[in-house]
Amino acid sequence: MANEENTVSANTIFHEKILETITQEELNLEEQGINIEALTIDETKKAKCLVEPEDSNIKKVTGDTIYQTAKRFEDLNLSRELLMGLYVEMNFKTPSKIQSVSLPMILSPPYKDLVAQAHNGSGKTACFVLGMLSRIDINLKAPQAICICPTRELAIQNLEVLTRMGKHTKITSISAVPTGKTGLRSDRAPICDQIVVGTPGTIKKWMSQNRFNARDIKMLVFDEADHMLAEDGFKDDSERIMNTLRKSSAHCLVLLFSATFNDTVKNFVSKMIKDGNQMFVKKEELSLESVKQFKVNCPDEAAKRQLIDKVLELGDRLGQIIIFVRTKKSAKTLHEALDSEGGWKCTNIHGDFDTDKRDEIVKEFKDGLTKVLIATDILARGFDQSQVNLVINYDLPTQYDCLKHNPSEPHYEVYLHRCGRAGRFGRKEAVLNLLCTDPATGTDSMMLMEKIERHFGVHVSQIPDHLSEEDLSAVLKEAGLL
DNA sequence: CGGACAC
Repeated sequence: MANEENTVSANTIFHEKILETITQEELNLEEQGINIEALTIDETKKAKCLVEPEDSNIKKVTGDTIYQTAKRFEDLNLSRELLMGLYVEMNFKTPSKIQSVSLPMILSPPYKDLVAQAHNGSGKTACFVLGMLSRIDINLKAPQAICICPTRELAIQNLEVLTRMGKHTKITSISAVPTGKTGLRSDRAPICDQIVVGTPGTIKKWMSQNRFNARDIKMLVFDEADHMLAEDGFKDDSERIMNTLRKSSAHCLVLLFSATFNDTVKNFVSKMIKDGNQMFVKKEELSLESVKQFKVNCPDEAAKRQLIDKVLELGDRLGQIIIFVRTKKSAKTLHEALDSEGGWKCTNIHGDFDTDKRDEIVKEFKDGLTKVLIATDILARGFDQSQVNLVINYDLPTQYDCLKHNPSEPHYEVYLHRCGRAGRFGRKEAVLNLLCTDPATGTDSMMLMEKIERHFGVHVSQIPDHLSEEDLSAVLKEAGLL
């Protein structure tokens, strides 16, 4: 046990050394808005989570593998077709921080499991997409890599990235997401596509139907891995899939990616990934300092809606907006309230819509046909639309533990992920938190806000008057949005 | 609560 943990730590330390050798100039990431310093190993967390207290000799352990970081994509021994995809289709120039460090670990032997944490919008998707694409045996017409995502929307988005990046290769891929076409029992044909990107339910179904041979899978990727392995997330499904694949495939790598790993999940992960590479972001560096956040007190729900109307009145110069709500019901009612009066095209999305409708709403928003999208946490994670520069938390995200809603405890990870929907790749962004103390709901959002501020160590400035247009435009100007 | 399927 102790030895296994030593191995993990050794690898961790090695990466830290590698991190030290990279300079911001070398990677030229400043223009991409990426903070090099922020991606480092958290010593305190490591000691707490990965190393037993009595293991004082961890730092002397030398690992067996040194990975070179990739300053250019050419350093990665990628095929010409993949480089074309990166440069021509994706318009990539140099690897981002997470890419330069994690890609060599994914692409060069000895292949090891990987846990990688990096900020929202810092290029995680490209890491595992490139990882999957580059490990495919083109002559084997069968699934060889699987990527599991928490939502249908994210799976589709990831598959789109994969398709673009792999455009010049002959690699085939397929999405494993619910289609809505129920009862079509006939469709049990074997899956011959080489990469599968999907959601847990459908992938589980395909496996139980033996639609593909698990023996050929050599890479299993979990996007938003902390949620996929969380008790109140998809833990059971994920574990079942992982165990099945590891049992039938001798060398199935497991890759975990997310912007967040709370202590509970991190602990679980380090038990699960015994001999793997790990990269974590310092807790204090995973901050929201770069995100302009504001809070405004509203006496009631009607006042919240009025405020949103005011924001929308500020006009063309705002980009697209996502408004997060806690329940499906409030997504619907808020949409109805805004739609009737607002001049901007506004839609709402949640998991009760049928799949075609969901696809349509996402497409309209990504095409810029709709300005405002009201969403549940279905879009809290991963959703990538660069035109979004304002996130409004109509409700603050709250914890749900022991199968019970806990309205007094904020959900910090979800808050961070929601914020990450705006300001993609370092663009200007603002987050507007609508607070109201409504005794009827039993949720004191002001208290939730305070806890969030304390947790992330940030001060969220208060907008004095929720109905003052001057106040609103002032803060949006401050955030660089107007 | 929210997310995913099953049936």
